[in-house]
Amino acid sequence: MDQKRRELVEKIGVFNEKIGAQPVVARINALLLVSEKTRMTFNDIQEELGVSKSSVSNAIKLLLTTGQIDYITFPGERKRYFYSNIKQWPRMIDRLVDYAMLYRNLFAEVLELRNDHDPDFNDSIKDLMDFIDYLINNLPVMKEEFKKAKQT
Amino acid sequence: MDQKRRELVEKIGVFNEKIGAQPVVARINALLLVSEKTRMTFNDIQEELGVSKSSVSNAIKLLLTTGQIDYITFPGERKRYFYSNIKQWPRMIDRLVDYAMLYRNLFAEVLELRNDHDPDFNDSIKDLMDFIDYLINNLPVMKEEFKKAKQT
DNA sequence: TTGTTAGTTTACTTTTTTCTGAACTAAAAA
DNA sequence: TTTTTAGTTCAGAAAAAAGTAAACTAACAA
Repeated sequence: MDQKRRELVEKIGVFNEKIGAQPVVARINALLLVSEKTRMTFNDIQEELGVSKSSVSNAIKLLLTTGQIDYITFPGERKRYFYSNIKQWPRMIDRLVDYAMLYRNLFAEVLELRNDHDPDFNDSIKDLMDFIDYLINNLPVMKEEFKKAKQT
Repeated sequence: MDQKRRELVEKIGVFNEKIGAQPVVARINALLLVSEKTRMTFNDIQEELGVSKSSVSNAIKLLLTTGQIDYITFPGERKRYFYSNIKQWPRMIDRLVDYAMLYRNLFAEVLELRNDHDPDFNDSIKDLMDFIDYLINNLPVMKEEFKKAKQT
């Protein structure tokens, strides 16, 4: 892989780390987006990143179970060919929304326990909850609108 | 603080940790949401969480610089009284949007380096970028709509 | 001027995370 | 049957993150 691609893998890798990914997971994810190969084998990945087999093995297991990557095999070959699941990005957005819901529900628990010494504070928590509700309810509408806008 | 509040602080603390916060930062943030006190001093926080002064000092510094908490002082007192900045949640959402923009721009860089061996893959990256653009452009509109819906 | 308060900084210790080589396994190939 | 391939698992090493006590500082109080 050329220098520019390597640098971008590193850049996206660091970004992924910042949002909570483990280092090797972060870089494999980036690699499968940036690489000129449409699919990469276990060995390709290991050589490109220069890390141990066990690191690659564990990172791939995690990326598969979280649905971020997938693989195909070819008849008569045991090797797996991995690729980024970026095509499934709408699902990742759905998962983000699920997270927002968890957040919202924690705020609901906070409100239940809070006293009324600071009504403004409580009101702004309610506002935030309502805004999250609003976003979640409108997501399907937005998706539709986006599709329409796309077609024109 | 009572048992229920302590448990909720722990629960929100763990959630905050999962989304990348350091343990003490995660818990102070939670504590300032849940506590029956509207404001807490350095010492209140330290005693409630049972951690060292330096941990509290460093965590507070971080929470202040990221705008997640703030404080007031009273005349003739050196002590600072800290409180959660949850009232500023719209700003936190703006910051999330800035993050989405960074993400979008990384995908733009990916597209520049990618070859055309897998047009579907490239198209779905473009779709994702367009969707992020769409969301960012519509956020002000959504905020307005939300306000209106609120008033009725 | 000395003491006290409210933290901050420093120099470590402890804990957790990440990474590795080497042994191991299961499937297919020779 | 033995060997090779494509990983997985394990046990420990190395690195990074988190936490601590104690020394320090700056402001105000006595």
